[in-house]
Amino acid sequence: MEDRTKHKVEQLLKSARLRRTKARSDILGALLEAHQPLTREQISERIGACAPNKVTIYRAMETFVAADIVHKAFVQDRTWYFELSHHCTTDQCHPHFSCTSCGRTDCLHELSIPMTADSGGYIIQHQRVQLEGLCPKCSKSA
Amino acid sequence: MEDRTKHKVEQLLKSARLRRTKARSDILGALLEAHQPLTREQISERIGACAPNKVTIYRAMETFVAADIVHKAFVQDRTWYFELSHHCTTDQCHPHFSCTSCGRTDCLHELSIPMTADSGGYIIQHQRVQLEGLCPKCSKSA
DNA sequence: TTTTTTCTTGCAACTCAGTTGCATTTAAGT
DNA sequence: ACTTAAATGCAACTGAGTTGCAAGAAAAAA
Repeated sequence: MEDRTKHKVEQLLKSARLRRTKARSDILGALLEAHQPLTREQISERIGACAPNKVTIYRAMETFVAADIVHKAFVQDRTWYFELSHHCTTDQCHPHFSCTSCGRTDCLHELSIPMTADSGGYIIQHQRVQLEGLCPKCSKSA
Repeated sequence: MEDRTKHKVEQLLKSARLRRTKARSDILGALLEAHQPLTREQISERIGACAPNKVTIYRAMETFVAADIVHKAFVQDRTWYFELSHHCTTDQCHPHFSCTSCGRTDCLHELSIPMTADSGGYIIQHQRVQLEGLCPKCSKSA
C-alpha cells in the first residue's frame, strides 16, 4: 500500500471514530487504490495472502456503510459490489453501467440523473441507478 | 383466477409463442393479479397448494424475461422481485421505491427519470432505478 | 506501564435463494 | 393416435452472506 493511501485510510478511520485495525486499514486501502467497485472476494484477492477472514471483511463493510465511508454500489450475480463513497453525496450516488457483452462495470461519475424533488410524499434518502447495455469498446466492435 | 386474467394470460403466452402449460398460466396469473413485484416464494404462496416446483418457477421466469413478458424489477435481501413488464418500455422500467421504515416497496409509475441520450459512447439497453427512503405513510407518522 | 473494558477477529457451522442433472411427463405438430 | 421437442419435478448442489462463540487486540482507566 502506498504511503499516500495509508495516510488517507488513517484519516478516514479517525474522522469516522472507528478503531484503527490492520484488517480495516487493508480493506480501505484496497478500495482506495481500486478506483472501482469491488466484491468481497476481489478485496481479498487485492490484499493477498494475509487478507482478513471473509467474515471480518463483511463486518467491516457493514461498519463502513453505517459510517457512510462505503457505499453498496450494486448487485451483480447475487453479489454486492462495494466502493468508497467519496464521489457520492449522501442521497445520490453516481450511476453504474454494466456491459452485457464484456461484463465490465463502469462508474459514470459525469452522468447525473436529475430527480424530481416532489414525488408525492415520498422522501428519497438514497438512489441507486443501474444501467445495462454496450460499453464504448463493445459498441464499436459490434 | 378470474376469467379476464385467464384470457390475458392465454394471450400473453400465445403472442410470445410459448407453450401453454398449467404452471406458466398459474405463474402469469399470479403476477397479473398482484399488481406489484413478487418474489418466487410469493408467487408460490399466491398460487397455493398446487403451485409448481420452485425450479419450474425460476425456469419460467427465465423464459418470460427472455420473451420480454416479465422484468426482474429489483433485488431486496438477495432476492429478486419479478413483475409483468406491461408498464415498461423495452429500455426503461419505472423506478421502485423501498421504505426503510416499513419495508414496503412501491412502483412509481408516474415518476419518470429522464436519461441523457448521449453518454459518451455507452449504448443503454436497460435502466434500473432503485429509490430508498420514507414512504408517505411513514414520513407522516415520523 | 499495567490493568480493565470494550470492540474486533477467526473459525466452523449454518442459511437460503437460486442452479444443475436427469428421469418423467406433457404440449403441439404430423 | 403417434412422435418429438420442450416443460416439469425431484434431489442434490452452489456460493454469497450470516451467526455464535471463544480468542485476540484497541482504547480507556487505574
